[in-house]
Amino acid sequence: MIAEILKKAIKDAVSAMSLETGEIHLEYPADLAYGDYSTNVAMVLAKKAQKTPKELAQEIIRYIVQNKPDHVEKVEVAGAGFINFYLSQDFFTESINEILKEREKWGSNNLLKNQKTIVEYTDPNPFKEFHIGHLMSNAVGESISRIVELSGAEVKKANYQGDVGLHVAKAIFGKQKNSEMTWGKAYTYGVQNYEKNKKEINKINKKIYEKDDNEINSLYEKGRKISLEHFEEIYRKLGTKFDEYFFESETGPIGQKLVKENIGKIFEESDGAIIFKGEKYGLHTRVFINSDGLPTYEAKDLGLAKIKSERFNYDKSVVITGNEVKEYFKVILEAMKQIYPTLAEKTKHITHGMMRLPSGKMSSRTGDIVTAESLIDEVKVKVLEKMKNSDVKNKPEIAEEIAVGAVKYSILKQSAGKDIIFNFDKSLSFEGNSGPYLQYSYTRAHSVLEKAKEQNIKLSTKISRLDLDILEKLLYRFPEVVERAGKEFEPHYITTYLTELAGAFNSFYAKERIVEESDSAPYKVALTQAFAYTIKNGLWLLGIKAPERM
RNA sequence: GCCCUUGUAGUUUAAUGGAUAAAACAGCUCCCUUCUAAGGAGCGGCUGCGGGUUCGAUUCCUGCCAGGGGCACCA
Repeated sequence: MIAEILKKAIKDAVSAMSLETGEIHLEYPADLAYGDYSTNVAMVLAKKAQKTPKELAQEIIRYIVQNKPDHVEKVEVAGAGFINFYLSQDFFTESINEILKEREKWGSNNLLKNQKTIVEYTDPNPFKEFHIGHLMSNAVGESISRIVELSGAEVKKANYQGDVGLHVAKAIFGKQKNSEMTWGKAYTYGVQNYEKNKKEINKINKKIYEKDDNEINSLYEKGRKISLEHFEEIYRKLGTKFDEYFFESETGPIGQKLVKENIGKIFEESDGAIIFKGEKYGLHTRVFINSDGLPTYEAKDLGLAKIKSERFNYDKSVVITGNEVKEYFKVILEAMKQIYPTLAEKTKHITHGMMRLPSGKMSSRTGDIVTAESLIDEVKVKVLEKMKNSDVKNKPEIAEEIAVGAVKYSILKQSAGKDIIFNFDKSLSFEGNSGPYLQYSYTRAHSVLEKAKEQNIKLSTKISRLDLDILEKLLYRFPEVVERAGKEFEPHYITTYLTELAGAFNSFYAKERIVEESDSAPYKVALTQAFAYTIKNGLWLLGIKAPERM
């Protein structure tokens, strides 16, 4: 990659002047007028070299220019002592050729070649609603797994679902009282009446584990099946295909066994419960087996780590959850470190912010929740309204792709970890910095390419336009952006980049006629094709479909 | 109380310790007999407050202020 060539050139120059430096820092200048890359080495080393940054920069430049690194048109010193690199036209032309050759592989890298990664995300609970919080986990997780996949790793997408536990007992309690209620409503009822009926609900909880009550067993099986089928329908809409499913009903017994085997060593008894004293490690105490002898979420998570590694011998296990469980997870990891040090070492917890409503926190306790489906459906209605004059054939299908794209983009456009105050009118947009904006740019490119094909214009980069556009200068950066997003587990670098790129394409489209009878038409069509591959692959990384018409 | 985390145009958000802090939305003005106007072109900032480190701080450290999350048998 070009960045490596530049780094090496800089490093050679610096060491030729017998100066020591660590990793060379290269960045994209905020303004393309300052070149394609910029480095601050001269400013960093000025003091050591006992020169002013500008003098040092000049000397470094002199050395670099003498050695003529590939693809560099000119090197300049600017500002306080920045060294700016301007790449040559042939570099950009070659990049276009490379994109046309790579096609759907364009953007990939080998950072994780031969590595196995399991990514766990979404994690809804049967018997409860699939709400917009799960949507957030799904959007982030789906994107991260695809980024990891394009980095060369073998990826397993995993979903961990809580099919046992107190929440199930609460839902079954509600259903027993009123069989007409939906499972979501039954759960809310159970939560609201838990304090008054603690004994009864705890008894149901125990019976679910022991499976010795026919009425409860049948209610349980029915509810579990309905929930899971319903979830599958949502995954289909969202474009997620899981490879592995894990359930608390299977992680529970294993986790329980693990904890029991380590009482006295890692865990201890306290008030009838089995706990892990996190205070020794600057954390807090958590209960792993409650005083009824049942495994809590904590014990189940330990069991989960074990099952995961048995089913898929991973090099890295990524777990994506809301940041509300951040402190909790630290305790789990500490306990895991003592039982399975290598597994703990391989586990990476990524947290995303919470989806909250303008009225405050979403709560299935009060029934104050927005389900993922109702949200998507509502957005879909708006999209269909906008499409009423469109002649697209499969409207409902395309409308759904656009609706999901709008929702996912609104989640992925900001750096992970920040909360989203979800306001229907404000949070979702079809214009500007939005999913549909990217999708629309793609359909435009696609139309152009169709027309070029009809008029038999062959792609070529032989005769390029004289003035390079921002578009060429942005396209080649795609793999570098993907690499960074992968290293930092930050899909939003991709959204930011794609939106900037789509803006460049839309400006190009507005001011140039692409399909025309001219010497530069084959080049402009090639450029359009390169853009189409980039935006399509980029949208794929975000888990957003790229319709050809909308 | 302790531990995490966030604070940037009116709003939603960008900015890998760097150059004049960047977009979008909302608002105002233009641009469709052209490859889809979900588009393009044009007009605005004491980065919550105070210290510190640095040649340089939105970014790192620290003290306040304000939000959010977590802290024993829920998940």
